[in-house]
Amino acid sequence: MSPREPVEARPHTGRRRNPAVRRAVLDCAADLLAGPDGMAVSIDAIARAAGVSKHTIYRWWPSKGAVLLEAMIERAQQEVTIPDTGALATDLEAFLADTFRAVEQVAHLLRGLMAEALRDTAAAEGMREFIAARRDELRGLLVRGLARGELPAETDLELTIDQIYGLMWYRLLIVRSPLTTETAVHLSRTVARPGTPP
Amino acid sequence: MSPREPVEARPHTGRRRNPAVRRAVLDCAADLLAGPDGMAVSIDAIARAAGVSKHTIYRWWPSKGAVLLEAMIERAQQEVTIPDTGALATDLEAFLADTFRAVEQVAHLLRGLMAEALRDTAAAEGMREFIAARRDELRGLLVRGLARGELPAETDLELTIDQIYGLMWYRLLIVRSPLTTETAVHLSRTVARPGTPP
DNA sequence: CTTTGACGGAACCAACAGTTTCGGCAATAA
DNA sequence: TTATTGCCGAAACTGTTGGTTCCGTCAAAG
Repeated sequence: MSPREPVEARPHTGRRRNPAVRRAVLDCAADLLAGPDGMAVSIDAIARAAGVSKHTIYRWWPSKGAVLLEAMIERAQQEVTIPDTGALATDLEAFLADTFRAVEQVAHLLRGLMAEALRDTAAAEGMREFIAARRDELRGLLVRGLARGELPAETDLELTIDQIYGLMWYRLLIVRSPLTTETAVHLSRTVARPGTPP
Repeated sequence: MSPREPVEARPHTGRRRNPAVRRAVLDCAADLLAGPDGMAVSIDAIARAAGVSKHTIYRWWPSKGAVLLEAMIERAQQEVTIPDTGALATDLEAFLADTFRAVEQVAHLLRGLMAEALRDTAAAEGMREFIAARRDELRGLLVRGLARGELPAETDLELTIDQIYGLMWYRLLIVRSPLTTETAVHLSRTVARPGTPP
């Protein structure tokens, strides 16, 4: 996924990859997906929109899913801060508000990616990694709250995480209702109710 | 969707529809989707498995999504009782346990249907109807609890429903962890905590 | 027996994912 | 400058899919 720098003996000769091509492909993929007919975006369409040959796309990405995944990761991973204010309620609220805002901006991308992941095993695998990473962030936040006694000691963390991200994906994919800051506030209140201190 | 009986002036002449064809198509569609390669089930494959011509399938269903939707509805709608024991906790628990059990049995169908709905507007519309009906059932259950003061008066019902079905779909589509009776118990406890009586 | 209409078979189309071939051109090492 | 490496576009190609169309057959009813 990450374009690691290969440790080559030879310092690299020949023509270099054109960064503008990469940008054009990722941007056009995202734009097309956000368009009126965003459900069905073909590689041909992306290539045409980006002024790039299909050949070039397949030189750098193994599949359509990989293109969408990279476009999404690039846009989503940029700014979701992981707060640590010392209180679970405020941490969670900030984290969710931030996440929801980021997610709303790549909603089309996520829907297209999910459609791909439901058919292509490779795309599904890439998704799973991304999702696992997001779960880890949220779990860390909850664990701190749990340690401070801000959650009942017997809280099932995985279930809680499932509930939070479940609501997010459900609204994103199925009912398509918006994820607002109010949702974040409301959700963090229903989830993180004070428990019995240890 | 429902095969309504047309009010024809002429009492119907000619050869009748073979019910065995319908059964074979729906059953084979479900079976293929549950198979090892369930992500990609083509109309051709369904026709081949059912010993039926593609022509016949398209005579009775407008699209692949319609076939899957009908197969799913037929299997899912059969036995999810809506309990009314007088107490929200037990109602919810029974309803969710029942729902989860039914859903687990058509999990493959639901995933295939969702994949279709993310691409095809018509399939998405069919899904929305089905989902709205399920939401109505759950809402009725919660409203009764709310009226009895078993939920805080200020409870946001839609959010609560989103949380419940959100968890369900999230596990079904994304993390693919099982929906057990324990999940139902656990979930109904975290959602339906006693509120301030009116 | 005639009409209506369900059904199978097969050919057909357009769109798509993905691959391959070719020829040109840009960057680097010599 | 020149040879080499390798990026890039154009376009043809394969195989699969959803969906349509035509034809011939066969079953049910009047």
